[in-house]
Amino acid sequence: MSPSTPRFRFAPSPTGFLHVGNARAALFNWLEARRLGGEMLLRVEDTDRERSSSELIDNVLDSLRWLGIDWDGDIVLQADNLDAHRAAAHRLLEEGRAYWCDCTTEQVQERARQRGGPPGYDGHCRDRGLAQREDTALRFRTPDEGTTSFTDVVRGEVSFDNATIEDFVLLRSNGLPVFLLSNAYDDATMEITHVVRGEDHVPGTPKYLLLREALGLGRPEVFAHLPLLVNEQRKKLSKRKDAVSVAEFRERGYLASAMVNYLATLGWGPKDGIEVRPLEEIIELFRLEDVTPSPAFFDVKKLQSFNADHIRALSPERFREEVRPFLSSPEVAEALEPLAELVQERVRLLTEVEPMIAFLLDRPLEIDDASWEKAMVKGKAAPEMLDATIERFEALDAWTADAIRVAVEDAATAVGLTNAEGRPQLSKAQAPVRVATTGRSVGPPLFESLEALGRERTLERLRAARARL
RNA sequence: GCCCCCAUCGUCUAGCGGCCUAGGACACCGGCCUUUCACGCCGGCAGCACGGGUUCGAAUCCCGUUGGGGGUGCCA
Repeated sequence: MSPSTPRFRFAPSPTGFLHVGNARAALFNWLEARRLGGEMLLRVEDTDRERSSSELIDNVLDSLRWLGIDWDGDIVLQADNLDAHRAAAHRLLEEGRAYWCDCTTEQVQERARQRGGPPGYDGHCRDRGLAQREDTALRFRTPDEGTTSFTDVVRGEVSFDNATIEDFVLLRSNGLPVFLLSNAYDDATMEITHVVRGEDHVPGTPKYLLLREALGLGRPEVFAHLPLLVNEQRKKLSKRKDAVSVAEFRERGYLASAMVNYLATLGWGPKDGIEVRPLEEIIELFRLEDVTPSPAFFDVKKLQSFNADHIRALSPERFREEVRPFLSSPEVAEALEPLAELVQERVRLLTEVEPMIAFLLDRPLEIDDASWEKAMVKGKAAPEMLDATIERFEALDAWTADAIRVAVEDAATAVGLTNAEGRPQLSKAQAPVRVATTGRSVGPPLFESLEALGRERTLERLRAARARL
Protein backbone atom coordinates (compact mmCIF):
# COMPACT_ATOMS: atom_id res chain seq x y z
CA MET A 1 0.00 0.00 0.00
CA SER A 2 1.36 3.35 -0.99
CA PRO A 3 0.81 6.19 1.47
CA SER A 4 -1.64 7.82 -0.89
CA THR A 5 -3.90 4.82 -1.29
CA PRO A 6 -7.40 5.82 -0.23
CA ARG A 7 -8.76 3.54 2.44
CA PHE A 8 -12.47 3.08 2.95
CA ARG A 9 -14.25 1.02 5.51
CA PHE A 10 -17.63 -0.45 6.12
CA ALA A 11 -18.21 -0.93 9.83
CA PRO A 12 -21.45 -2.76 10.56
CA SER A 13 -22.53 -3.63 14.04
CA PRO A 14 -23.88 -7.16 14.12
CA THR A 15 -26.93 -6.33 16.18
CA GLY A 16 -29.27 -7.44 13.41
CA PHE A 17 -29.34 -8.69 9.86
CA LEU A 18 -27.69 -6.56 7.21
CA HIS A 19 -30.43 -4.25 6.05
CA VAL A 20 -30.72 -2.32 2.84
CA GLY A 21 -29.56 0.95 4.39
CA ASN A 22 -26.31 -0.58 5.55
CA ALA A 23 -25.95 -2.41 2.26
CA ARG A 24 -26.25 0.89 0.43
CA ALA A 25 -23.56 2.41 2.67
CA ALA A 26 -21.31 -0.56 2.00
CA LEU A 27 -21.99 -0.27 -1.72
CA PHE A 28 -21.15 3.43 -1.90
CA ASN A 29 -17.92 2.86 0.01
CA TRP A 30 -17.08 0.03 -2.31
CA LEU A 31 -17.93 1.92 -5.49
CA GLU A 32 -15.86 4.94 -4.56
CA ALA A 33 -12.97 2.76 -3.42
CA ARG A 34 -13.11 1.02 -6.77
CA ARG A 35 -13.14 4.26 -8.66
CA LEU A 36 -10.20 5.71 -6.76
CA GLY A 37 -8.25 2.50 -6.84
CA GLY A 38 -8.40 2.41 -3.08
CA GLU A 39 -8.98 -0.28 -0.51
CA MET A 40 -12.16 -1.33 1.15
CA LEU A 41 -11.82 -2.61 4.68
CA LEU A 42 -14.34 -4.34 6.84
CA ARG A 43 -14.62 -3.85 10.57
CA VAL A 44 -17.23 -5.56 12.66
CA GLU A 45 -18.26 -3.36 15.56
CA ASP A 46 -19.14 -6.10 17.96
CA THR A 47 -18.60 -4.31 21.22
CA ASP A 48 -22.20 -4.69 22.28
CA ARG A 49 -21.82 -8.24 23.51
CA GLU A 50 -25.44 -8.66 24.44
CA ARG A 51 -26.82 -7.86 21.04
CA SER A 52 -24.05 -9.23 18.86
CA SER A 53 -23.68 -12.82 17.80
CA SER A 54 -21.62 -14.83 15.39
CA GLU A 55 -24.78 -15.78 13.54
CA LEU A 56 -25.50 -12.16 12.90
CA ILE A 57 -21.94 -11.60 11.73
CA ASP A 58 -22.33 -14.50 9.32
CA ASN A 59 -25.53 -13.02 8.02
CA VAL A 60 -23.86 -9.69 7.38
CA LEU A 61 -20.92 -11.28 5.60
CA ASP A 62 -23.14 -13.61 3.58
CA SER A 63 -25.27 -10.74 2.43
CA LEU A 64 -22.26 -8.67 1.41
CA ARG A 65 -20.79 -11.58 -0.52
CA TRP A 66 -24.10 -12.25 -2.20
CA LEU A 67 -24.26 -8.62 -3.32
CA GLY A 68 -20.76 -8.93 -4.68
CA ILE A 69 -19.29 -6.38 -2.30
CA ASP A 70 -15.86 -7.67 -1.37
CA TRP A 71 -13.22 -6.29 0.92
CA ASP A 72 -9.47 -6.10 1.30
CA GLY A 73 -7.46 -7.77 4.01
CA ASP A 74 -8.70 -9.45 7.13
CA ILE A 75 -11.89 -8.50 8.84
CA VAL A 76 -11.18 -6.45 11.96
CA LEU A 77 -13.17 -7.45 14.99
CA GLN A 78 -13.48 -4.40 17.13
CA ALA A 79 -13.83 -6.42 20.32
CA ASP A 80 -10.20 -7.49 19.82
CA ASN A 81 -9.04 -3.92 20.31
CA LEU A 82 -10.82 -3.16 23.51
CA ASP A 83 -7.65 -2.99 25.61
CA ALA A 84 -6.16 -0.38 23.32
CA HIS A 85 -9.35 1.65 23.49
CA ARG A 86 -9.32 1.52 27.26
CA ALA A 87 -5.67 2.51 27.37
CA ALA A 88 -6.41 5.49 25.15
CA ALA A 89 -9.17 6.58 27.49
CA HIS A 90 -6.84 6.34 30.49
CA ARG A 91 -4.27 8.44 28.70
CA LEU A 92 -6.92 11.13 28.35
CA LEU A 93 -7.67 10.82 32.05
CA GLU A 94 -4.03 11.33 32.96
CA GLU A 95 -3.85 14.39 30.76
CA GLY A 96 -6.88 15.88 32.45
CA ARG A 97 -8.97 15.61 29.34
CA ALA A 98 -11.34 13.14 30.91
CA TYR A 99 -12.79 12.60 34.36
CA TRP A 100 -14.80 10.11 36.36
CA CYS A 101 -18.49 10.71 36.83
CA ASP A 102 -20.98 8.94 39.06
CA CYS A 103 -24.16 10.51 37.75
CA THR A 104 -26.85 8.07 36.73
CA THR A 105 -28.77 8.49 33.52
CA GLU A 106 -31.82 9.40 35.57
CA GLN A 107 -29.97 12.14 37.44
CA VAL A 108 -28.61 13.60 34.24
CA GLN A 109 -32.05 13.68 32.69
CA GLU A 110 -33.69 15.08 35.80
CA ARG A 111 -31.23 17.96 36.02
CA ALA A 112 -31.68 18.71 32.34
CA ARG A 113 -35.44 18.77 32.80
CA GLN A 114 -35.29 21.16 35.75
CA ARG A 115 -32.73 23.32 34.04
CA GLY A 116 -34.97 23.52 31.00
CA GLY A 117 -32.07 24.37 28.74
CA PRO A 118 -30.10 22.10 26.50
CA PRO A 119 -30.47 18.41 27.30
CA GLY A 120 -27.66 16.04 27.92
CA TYR A 121 -24.94 16.01 30.49
CA ASP A 122 -24.24 19.27 32.31
CA GLY A 123 -20.66 18.70 33.40
CA HIS A 124 -21.72 18.04 36.98
CA CYS A 125 -18.65 15.98 37.88
CA ARG A 126 -16.11 17.91 35.88
CA ASP A 127 -14.18 19.24 38.83
CA ARG A 128 -15.23 16.90 41.57
CA GLY A 129 -11.99 14.95 41.25
CA LEU A 130 -13.75 11.62 41.65
CA ALA A 131 -11.68 8.47 41.68
CA GLN A 132 -12.65 5.41 39.70
CA ARG A 133 -15.28 3.31 41.44
CA GLU A 134 -17.69 0.59 40.47
CA ASP A 135 -20.32 3.14 39.56
CA THR A 136 -18.22 5.67 37.70
CA ALA A 137 -18.01 6.24 33.98
CA LEU A 138 -15.21 8.14 32.31
CA ARG A 139 -16.28 11.27 30.51
CA PHE A 140 -14.46 13.29 27.89
CA ARG A 141 -14.05 16.97 28.70
CA THR A 142 -15.19 18.86 25.62
CA PRO A 143 -13.97 22.40 24.92
CA ASP A 144 -16.17 25.22 26.17
CA GLU A 145 -15.32 27.49 23.32
CA GLY A 146 -14.59 27.41 19.65
CA THR A 147 -16.14 25.38 16.90
CA THR A 148 -15.52 22.00 15.40
CA SER A 149 -16.19 21.65 11.71
CA PHE A 150 -15.51 19.41 8.80
CA THR A 151 -16.06 19.31 5.08
CA ASP A 152 -18.51 16.73 3.93
CA VAL A 153 -18.44 15.57 0.33
CA VAL A 154 -22.21 15.44 0.10
CA ARG A 155 -23.11 18.22 2.52
CA GLY A 156 -20.39 20.81 2.28
CA GLU A 157 -19.19 22.58 5.42
CA VAL A 158 -20.74 21.34 8.64
CA SER A 159 -19.91 23.12 11.85
CA PHE A 160 -20.75 22.78 15.53
CA ASP A 161 -20.30 25.09 18.49
CA ASN A 162 -18.15 23.27 20.98
CA ALA A 163 -20.26 24.73 23.77
CA THR A 164 -23.19 22.64 22.56
CA ILE A 165 -21.22 19.41 22.72
CA GLU A 166 -21.72 17.67 26.02
CA ASP A 167 -19.05 15.81 27.98
CA PHE A 168 -19.74 12.36 26.60
CA VAL A 169 -18.91 8.98 28.06
CA LEU A 170 -15.70 7.24 27.00
CA LEU A 171 -15.76 4.24 29.30
CA ARG A 172 -18.83 2.74 30.89
CA SER A 173 -18.81 1.89 34.57
CA ASN A 174 -18.28 -1.72 33.54
CA GLY A 175 -15.07 -0.62 31.89
CA LEU A 176 -16.14 -1.13 28.30
CA PRO A 177 -15.39 1.62 25.77
CA VAL A 178 -18.33 3.19 23.99
CA PHE A 179 -18.86 3.20 20.26
CA LEU A 180 -17.46 6.67 19.66
CA LEU A 181 -14.11 5.87 21.23
CA SER A 182 -13.69 2.50 19.57
CA ASN A 183 -14.87 3.83 16.26
CA ALA A 184 -12.59 6.86 16.23
CA TYR A 185 -9.61 4.94 17.51
CA ASP A 186 -9.95 2.07 15.06
CA ASP A 187 -10.45 4.37 12.11
CA ALA A 188 -7.14 5.97 13.02
CA THR A 189 -5.19 2.77 13.54
CA MET A 190 -6.63 1.28 10.37
CA GLU A 191 -5.50 4.43 8.59
CA ILE A 192 -8.93 5.08 7.13
CA THR A 193 -8.80 8.08 4.83
CA HIS A 194 -12.46 8.14 3.73
CA VAL A 195 -15.25 7.92 6.25
CA VAL A 196 -18.45 7.22 4.33
CA ARG A 197 -21.52 6.43 6.44
CA GLY A 198 -25.12 7.30 7.12
CA GLU A 199 -26.35 10.77 7.86
CA ASP A 200 -27.32 9.69 11.35
CA HIS A 201 -23.63 9.94 12.22
CA VAL A 202 -23.36 13.65 11.48
CA PRO A 203 -24.10 14.84 15.03
CA GLY A 204 -21.48 12.43 16.39
CA THR A 205 -18.78 13.64 14.06
CA PRO A 206 -17.59 16.64 16.10
CA LYS A 207 -17.16 14.33 19.10
CA TYR A 208 -15.25 11.92 16.89
CA LEU A 209 -13.01 14.74 15.71
CA LEU A 210 -12.43 16.20 19.17
CA LEU A 211 -11.53 12.78 20.45
CA ARG A 212 -9.07 12.01 17.71
CA GLU A 213 -7.49 15.40 18.17
CA ALA A 214 -7.13 14.89 21.91
CA LEU A 215 -5.59 11.50 21.26
CA GLY A 216 -3.21 12.96 18.69
CA LEU A 217 -4.69 10.74 16.01
CA GLY A 218 -5.21 13.30 13.28
CA ARG A 219 -8.31 13.19 11.15
CA PRO A 220 -9.58 11.44 8.04
CA GLU A 221 -9.10 13.18 4.73
CA VAL A 222 -12.67 12.86 3.64
CA PHE A 223 -16.08 12.60 5.23
CA ALA A 224 -19.25 11.72 3.36
CA HIS A 225 -22.56 11.34 5.13
CA LEU A 226 -25.06 9.56 2.94
CA PRO A 227 -28.74 10.39 2.91
CA LEU A 228 -30.84 8.09 5.02
CA LEU A 229 -33.11 5.47 3.52
CA VAL A 230 -36.62 6.03 4.80
CA ASN A 231 -39.94 4.21 4.89
CA GLU A 232 -43.32 5.46 3.67
CA GLN A 233 -43.63 7.51 6.84
CA ARG A 234 -40.37 9.20 5.91
CA LYS A 235 -38.67 7.80 8.98
CA LYS A 236 -35.27 6.19 9.02
CA LEU A 237 -35.55 2.53 8.07
CA SER A 238 -35.53 0.38 11.13
CA LYS A 239 -34.66 -3.27 11.12
CA ARG A 240 -37.32 -3.87 13.69
CA LYS A 241 -40.26 -2.13 12.09
CA ASP A 242 -39.45 -2.41 8.43
CA ALA A 243 -38.92 -5.68 6.60
CA VAL A 244 -35.69 -4.73 4.97
CA SER A 245 -33.02 -7.32 5.47
CA VAL A 246 -30.96 -8.10 2.41
CA ALA A 247 -31.22 -11.81 3.13
CA GLU A 248 -34.97 -11.53 3.04
CA PHE A 249 -34.99 -9.89 -0.36
CA ARG A 250 -32.77 -12.66 -1.56
CA GLU A 251 -35.23 -15.26 -0.29
CA ARG A 252 -38.11 -13.44 -1.90
CA GLY A 253 -36.58 -13.95 -5.33
CA TYR A 254 -34.58 -10.83 -6.02
CA LEU A 255 -31.36 -10.96 -7.97
CA ALA A 256 -28.22 -9.54 -6.39
CA SER A 257 -27.57 -7.55 -9.55
CA ALA A 258 -30.99 -5.92 -9.35
CA MET A 259 -30.56 -5.19 -5.68
CA VAL A 260 -27.20 -3.53 -6.16
CA ASN A 261 -28.43 -1.64 -9.21
CA TYR A 262 -31.47 -0.32 -7.39
CA LEU A 263 -29.52 0.58 -4.27
CA ALA A 264 -27.16 2.63 -6.42
CA THR A 265 -30.04 4.81 -7.60
CA LEU A 266 -30.95 5.81 -4.07
CA GLY A 267 -29.17 9.09 -3.47
CA TRP A 268 -27.46 9.00 -6.79
CA GLY A 269 -28.38 8.86 -10.46
CA PRO A 270 -26.44 8.40 -13.67
CA LYS A 271 -26.33 11.61 -15.69
CA ASP A 272 -27.60 9.94 -18.84
CA GLY A 273 -30.76 8.89 -17.06
CA ILE A 274 -30.33 5.19 -17.77
CA GLU A 275 -31.04 3.59 -14.44
CA VAL A 276 -31.13 -0.10 -15.21
CA ARG A 277 -27.62 -1.16 -16.10
CA PRO A 278 -24.88 -3.62 -15.20
CA LEU A 279 -22.62 -3.07 -12.22
CA GLU A 280 -19.56 -2.58 -14.41
CA GLU A 281 -21.12 0.56 -15.84
CA ILE A 282 -22.14 1.84 -12.44
CA ILE A 283 -18.58 1.45 -11.23
CA GLU A 284 -17.47 3.67 -14.10
CA LEU A 285 -20.12 6.32 -13.58
CA PHE A 286 -20.43 6.53 -9.82
CA ARG A 287 -18.97 9.49 -7.97
CA LEU A 288 -19.37 10.14 -4.29
CA GLU A 289 -19.46 13.86 -4.95
CA ASP A 290 -22.62 13.43 -7.02
CA VAL A 291 -24.57 11.88 -4.17
CA THR A 292 -27.66 13.87 -3.19
CA PRO A 293 -28.08 15.04 0.38
CA SER A 294 -31.78 14.36 0.79
CA PRO A 295 -33.32 11.16 2.16
CA ALA A 296 -34.64 8.50 -0.20
CA PHE A 297 -37.66 6.25 0.04
CA PHE A 298 -36.96 2.59 -0.55
CA ASP A 299 -39.58 1.71 -3.16
CA VAL A 300 -40.14 -2.03 -3.45
CA LYS A 301 -42.28 -1.55 -6.56
CA LYS A 302 -39.40 0.00 -8.38
CA LEU A 303 -37.02 -2.65 -7.09
CA GLN A 304 -39.37 -5.25 -8.56
CA SER A 305 -39.30 -3.54 -11.89
CA PHE A 306 -35.50 -3.53 -11.82
CA ASN A 307 -35.58 -7.18 -10.87
CA ALA A 308 -37.77 -8.10 -13.83
CA ASP A 309 -35.40 -6.27 -16.13
CA HIS A 310 -32.38 -8.01 -14.65
CA ILE A 311 -34.05 -11.40 -14.90
CA ARG A 312 -34.79 -10.83 -18.57
CA ALA A 313 -31.20 -9.76 -19.14
CA LEU A 314 -29.89 -13.08 -17.85
CA SER A 315 -28.56 -15.64 -20.31
CA PRO A 316 -30.78 -18.74 -20.45
CA GLU A 317 -28.11 -20.73 -18.64
CA ARG A 318 -27.71 -18.15 -15.95
CA PHE A 319 -31.46 -17.92 -15.50
CA ARG A 320 -31.61 -21.65 -14.83
CA GLU A 321 -28.85 -21.36 -12.25
CA GLU A 322 -30.49 -18.46 -10.47
CA VAL A 323 -33.87 -20.14 -10.42
CA ARG A 324 -32.75 -23.52 -9.19
CA PRO A 325 -32.77 -22.65 -5.47
CA PHE A 326 -36.35 -21.48 -5.85
CA LEU A 327 -37.65 -24.73 -7.31
CA SER A 328 -38.96 -27.22 -4.80
CA SER A 329 -37.59 -30.32 -6.52
CA PRO A 330 -35.57 -31.60 -9.49
CA GLU A 331 -38.88 -32.56 -11.10
CA VAL A 332 -39.89 -28.93 -11.15
CA ALA A 333 -36.63 -27.98 -12.81
CA GLU A 334 -37.26 -30.63 -15.40
CA ALA A 335 -40.79 -29.41 -16.01
CA LEU A 336 -39.54 -25.87 -16.44
CA GLU A 337 -37.05 -26.86 -19.09
CA PRO A 338 -39.20 -26.63 -22.25
CA LEU A 339 -40.77 -23.34 -21.17
CA ALA A 340 -37.82 -21.74 -19.42
CA GLU A 341 -37.27 -18.95 -21.91
CA LEU A 342 -40.94 -18.12 -22.08
CA VAL A 343 -41.18 -18.01 -18.31
CA GLN A 344 -38.04 -15.97 -17.90
CA GLU A 345 -39.49 -12.98 -19.66
CA ARG A 346 -42.70 -13.10 -17.65
CA VAL A 347 -41.61 -13.11 -14.02
CA ARG A 348 -40.60 -10.26 -11.76
CA LEU A 349 -39.40 -12.50 -8.96
CA LEU A 350 -37.70 -15.86 -9.05
CA THR A 351 -40.36 -17.12 -6.67
CA GLU A 352 -42.96 -16.63 -9.40
CA VAL A 353 -41.40 -19.25 -11.63
CA GLU A 354 -42.71 -22.40 -10.00
CA PRO A 355 -46.35 -21.26 -9.76
CA MET A 356 -46.21 -20.38 -13.43
CA ILE A 357 -45.41 -23.94 -14.46
CA ALA A 358 -47.19 -25.75 -11.65
CA PHE A 359 -49.73 -27.10 -14.16
CA LEU A 360 -46.98 -29.26 -15.65
CA LEU A 361 -46.35 -31.13 -12.42
CA ASP A 362 -47.79 -34.50 -11.56
CA ARG A 363 -50.25 -33.28 -9.05
CA PRO A 364 -53.96 -32.55 -9.22
CA LEU A 365 -54.66 -29.41 -11.18
CA GLU A 366 -55.82 -26.51 -9.08
CA ILE A 367 -58.33 -24.40 -10.92
CA ASP A 368 -58.63 -20.75 -10.05
CA ASP A 369 -62.29 -19.91 -9.40
CA ALA A 370 -62.23 -16.45 -10.90
CA SER A 371 -60.54 -17.73 -14.03
CA TRP A 372 -63.08 -20.51 -14.38
CA GLU A 373 -65.97 -18.12 -13.94
CA LYS A 374 -64.60 -15.79 -16.57
CA ALA A 375 -63.70 -18.32 -19.23
CA MET A 376 -66.26 -21.06 -18.73
CA VAL A 377 -69.34 -19.36 -17.39
CA LYS A 378 -69.24 -15.85 -18.77
CA GLY A 379 -67.20 -16.66 -21.84
CA LYS A 380 -69.07 -17.54 -25.02
CA ALA A 381 -69.42 -21.07 -26.36
CA ALA A 382 -67.10 -22.69 -23.82
CA PRO A 383 -68.66 -26.19 -23.96
CA GLU A 384 -68.71 -26.14 -27.76
CA MET A 385 -65.14 -24.92 -27.88
CA LEU A 386 -63.98 -27.67 -25.53
CA ASP A 387 -65.79 -30.36 -27.52
CA ALA A 388 -64.38 -29.13 -30.80
CA THR A 389 -60.89 -28.89 -29.36
CA ILE A 390 -60.97 -32.37 -27.85
CA GLU A 391 -62.12 -33.80 -31.14
CA ARG A 392 -59.28 -32.19 -33.08
CA PHE A 393 -56.60 -32.92 -30.51
CA GLU A 394 -57.52 -36.59 -30.63
CA ALA A 395 -57.04 -36.56 -34.36
CA LEU A 396 -53.71 -34.75 -34.43
CA ASP A 397 -50.80 -36.55 -36.05
CA ALA A 398 -48.03 -34.55 -34.41
CA TRP A 399 -48.21 -33.01 -30.95
CA THR A 400 -46.35 -29.79 -31.60
CA ALA A 401 -47.11 -26.20 -30.72
CA ASP A 402 -47.76 -25.39 -34.37
CA ALA A 403 -50.10 -28.31 -34.88
CA ILE A 404 -51.91 -27.49 -31.65
CA ARG A 405 -52.36 -23.93 -32.78
CA VAL A 406 -53.89 -25.01 -36.07
CA ALA A 407 -56.23 -27.36 -34.24
CA VAL A 408 -57.40 -24.66 -31.85
CA GLU A 409 -57.90 -22.18 -34.68
CA ASP A 410 -59.86 -24.77 -36.55
CA ALA A 411 -62.01 -25.49 -33.52
CA ALA A 412 -62.63 -21.79 -33.03
CA THR A 413 -63.79 -21.41 -36.60
CA ALA A 414 -66.04 -24.42 -36.27
CA VAL A 415 -67.86 -23.04 -33.24
CA GLY A 416 -68.16 -19.56 -34.67
CA LEU A 417 -65.56 -17.75 -32.58
CA THR A 418 -64.49 -15.64 -35.52
CA ASN A 419 -64.02 -12.01 -36.40
CA ALA A 420 -65.67 -10.00 -39.15
CA GLU A 421 -63.38 -11.48 -41.77
CA GLY A 422 -64.15 -14.98 -40.62
CA ARG A 423 -60.74 -15.46 -39.03
CA PRO A 424 -60.62 -17.38 -35.74
CA GLN A 425 -60.58 -15.20 -32.63
CA LEU A 426 -57.85 -16.82 -30.64
CA SER A 427 -58.07 -14.37 -27.76
CA LYS A 428 -61.54 -15.71 -26.97
CA ALA A 429 -61.09 -19.28 -28.14
CA GLN A 430 -57.98 -20.01 -26.14
CA ALA A 431 -59.49 -18.97 -22.82
CA PRO A 432 -61.54 -22.09 -21.99
CA VAL A 433 -58.76 -24.35 -23.22
CA ARG A 434 -56.21 -22.50 -21.11
CA VAL A 435 -58.26 -22.60 -17.94
CA ALA A 436 -59.16 -26.24 -18.43
CA THR A 437 -55.54 -27.28 -18.88
CA THR A 438 -53.55 -24.88 -16.72
CA GLY A 439 -56.15 -23.77 -14.19
CA ARG A 440 -55.39 -20.10 -14.72
CA SER A 441 -56.33 -17.44 -17.22
CA VAL A 442 -52.77 -16.18 -17.50
CA GLY A 443 -49.52 -17.98 -18.09
CA PRO A 444 -46.94 -18.82 -20.71
CA PRO A 445 -48.12 -19.04 -24.34
CA LEU A 446 -50.76 -21.75 -24.56
CA PHE A 447 -49.59 -23.87 -27.45
CA GLU A 448 -46.08 -24.34 -26.14
CA SER A 449 -47.55 -25.04 -22.73
CA LEU A 450 -49.78 -27.79 -24.13
CA GLU A 451 -46.95 -29.29 -26.10
CA ALA A 452 -45.04 -29.56 -22.84
CA LEU A 453 -48.05 -30.92 -21.02
CA GLY A 454 -48.45 -33.74 -23.50
CA ARG A 455 -51.49 -34.95 -25.38
CA GLU A 456 -52.64 -37.41 -22.75
CA ARG A 457 -52.82 -35.01 -19.86
CA THR A 458 -54.17 -32.24 -22.04
CA LEU A 459 -57.07 -34.38 -23.19
CA GLU A 460 -57.70 -35.64 -19.67
CA ARG A 461 -58.04 -32.12 -18.37
CA LEU A 462 -60.16 -30.93 -21.26
CA ARG A 463 -62.58 -33.81 -20.71
CA ALA A 464 -62.71 -33.21 -16.98
CA ALA A 465 -63.49 -29.55 -17.53
CA ARG A 466 -66.12 -30.40 -20.11
CA ALA A 467 -67.76 -32.78 -17.68
CA ARG A 468 -67.92 -30.09 -15.07
CA LEU A 469 -69.88 -27.70 -17.28
C1' G B 1 -36.54 22.08 24.26
C1' C B 2 -31.42 22.22 22.16
C1' C B 3 -27.90 21.00 18.10
C1' C B 4 -27.42 19.49 13.01
C1' C B 5 -29.24 18.28 8.23
C1' C B 6 -32.74 18.31 4.17
C1' A B 7 -36.50 20.52 0.52
C1' U B 8 -37.55 19.30 -8.29
C1' C B 9 -43.79 15.10 -10.53
C1' G B 10 -47.06 10.18 -5.59
C1' U B 11 -41.80 7.89 -5.52
C1' C B 12 -36.33 7.76 -7.16
C1' U B 13 -33.65 11.10 -9.85
C1' A B 14 -31.27 14.76 -14.14
C1' G B 15 -30.47 19.90 -13.55
C1' C B 16 -24.91 22.65 -10.61
C1' G B 17 -27.28 31.15 -13.64
C1' G B 18 -29.39 31.55 -19.71
C1' C B 19 -29.78 24.92 -23.61
C1' C B 20 -35.97 24.34 -18.76
C1' U B 21 -42.85 26.29 -21.99
C1' A B 22 -37.91 21.45 -16.10
C1' G B 23 -35.61 15.70 -18.85
C1' G B 24 -35.69 10.32 -17.49
C1' A B 25 -37.35 6.08 -14.48
C1' C B 26 -41.08 3.49 -11.24
C1' A B 27 -46.23 3.64 -10.22
C1' C B 28 -50.94 5.01 -12.38
C1' C B 29 -54.37 5.90 -16.75
C1' G B 30 -55.42 5.50 -22.13
C1' G B 31 -54.05 3.20 -26.96
C1' C B 32 -51.21 0.02 -30.39
C1' C B 33 -48.98 -4.86 -30.91
C1' U B 34 -50.84 -9.65 -29.50
C1' U B 35 -53.28 -16.79 -28.40
C1' U B 36 -53.67 -14.91 -22.14
C1' C B 37 -49.89 -12.61 -19.54
C1' A B 38 -45.30 -10.25 -20.04
C1' C B 39 -42.17 -7.47 -23.36
C1' G B 40 -42.09 -3.49 -26.85
C1' C B 41 -44.09 1.06 -28.89
C1' C B 42 -47.24 5.65 -28.72
C1' G B 43 -49.78 9.05 -25.60
C1' G B 44 -51.61 11.06 -20.79
C1' C B 45 -51.59 12.56 -15.56
C1' A B 46 -48.20 14.97 -12.33
C1' G B 47 -43.16 18.77 -9.74
C1' C B 48 -38.99 23.35 -8.84
C1' A B 49 -42.76 24.28 -0.64
C1' C B 50 -43.49 29.72 0.40
C1' G B 51 -41.63 34.85 0.88
C1' G B 52 -37.86 38.16 0.18
C1' G B 53 -33.34 39.46 -2.05
C1' U B 54 -28.71 39.21 -5.73
C1' U B 55 -28.66 39.35 -11.19
C1' C B 56 -29.99 41.71 -17.67
C1' G B 57 -31.62 36.64 -16.37
C1' A B 58 -32.79 31.77 -10.89
C1' A B 59 -35.15 25.22 -10.14
C1' U B 60 -30.05 26.63 -9.88
C1' C B 61 -26.74 31.85 -5.47
C1' C B 62 -28.05 34.44 -0.40
C1' C B 63 -31.55 35.31 3.76
C1' G B 64 -35.97 34.17 6.19
C1' U B 65 -40.53 31.26 6.84
C1' U B 66 -42.83 26.69 6.71
C1' G B 67 -42.50 21.61 6.48
C1' G B 68 -39.78 17.04 7.09
C1' G B 69 -35.82 14.28 9.13
C1' G B 70 -31.51 13.01 12.19
C1' G B 71 -29.05 13.45 16.92
C1' U B 72 -29.59 14.37 21.83
C1' G B 73 -27.83 6.50 25.78
C1' C B 74 -22.97 4.10 30.70
C1' C B 75 -26.80 1.36 21.98
C1' A B 76 -24.01 1.13 17.63
